[in-house]
Amino acid sequence: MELEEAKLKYIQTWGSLATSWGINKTMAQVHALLLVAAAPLSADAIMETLKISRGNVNMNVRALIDWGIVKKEFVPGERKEFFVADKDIWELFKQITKERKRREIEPVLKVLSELQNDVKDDTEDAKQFKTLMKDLTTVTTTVNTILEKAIKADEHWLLSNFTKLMKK
Amino acid sequence: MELEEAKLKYIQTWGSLATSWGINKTMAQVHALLLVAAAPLSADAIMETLKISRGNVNMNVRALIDWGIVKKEFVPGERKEFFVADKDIWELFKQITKERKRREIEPVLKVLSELQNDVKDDTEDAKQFKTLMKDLTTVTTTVNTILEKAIKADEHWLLSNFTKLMKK
DNA sequence: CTAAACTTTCAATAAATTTTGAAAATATAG
DNA sequence: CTATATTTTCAAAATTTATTGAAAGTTTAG
Repeated sequence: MELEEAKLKYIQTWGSLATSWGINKTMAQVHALLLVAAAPLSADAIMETLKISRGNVNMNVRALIDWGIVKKEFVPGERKEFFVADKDIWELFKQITKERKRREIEPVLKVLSELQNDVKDDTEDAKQFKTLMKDLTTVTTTVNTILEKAIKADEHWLLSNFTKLMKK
Repeated sequence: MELEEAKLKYIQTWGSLATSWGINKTMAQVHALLLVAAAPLSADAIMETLKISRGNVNMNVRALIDWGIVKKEFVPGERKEFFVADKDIWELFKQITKERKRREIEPVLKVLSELQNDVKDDTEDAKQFKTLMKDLTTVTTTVNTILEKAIKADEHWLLSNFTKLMKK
């Protein structure tokens, strides 16, 4: 297979994975493109390769910059802005995880805890409800704590520790 | 807070979490409703509580049954079908994980591995591409293996083991 | 069997999300 | 400052995804 063909296939695949995990497809594709690019790319280059509009490129590149996984790069003699992706996949994983944890898991934990405390009924049904909330909190907290640990680790914690764990 | 109010709030919260993880909101809400229901519910009861159509109830309940987290229950003297959710949150986590792993992660791993093998170029750029594919494979495989282990465990593996791990 | 109760299907419709593209804003060269 | 290049914004259009509801299918009681 040609390298360029392989790159495009990778960009497509990554885009569909993103879609099924509730991440914008174009955003994932722009990121994938920057990852496999040999050099920093301009907005025009991204537009052309992915066949998307200038506005779309701008919005998604900015989102990626907000997520901290893409950076602007200055190219001497050029007026345009160029973009590069952090090539460290671990960093990508960390950033995405961090963001999702903060925006999605933590608010849910807050609501679950409120619900557990606020229901004052003492019926059998209420007890069952509280038990369910407690169970959901346990699972969610566990996941949240694991992710937190993963994010804070300086080195490839997830890989090394889970490898150890799996050998048990 | 009233118990019924709390139940509705939980159903809403769970629905929005589902949405941002690429899971159908109504499906998550139907499941949440069945989880907090004191008794098995008929399609009519679900329609009424969630204010959704009969067709929508039918489709989502069947999807939940396919996922193995909801079951039909026969109620003596009733002609209608009633539904109950498996109250074990661990079971829910296992089933969802299993399904997503099979449908989403495994196909991606296959493509990544193909791309790594099929590119025959020997340029610097090709080498970098292969390295990227290898890195992505490593992270994805690790996640996949962890999930596999979690699914296969008979008991609350994830909770107990990760708790241990975190105390290190 | 027949009729009523209930479930399933799926084309049409609605809702949510994404994308476009042109106008406005901003930046830089001369 | 002025002209030009470049980026940003955002309302409208397109696309994708979810929902409805009525007709067709199925089951069961009598």
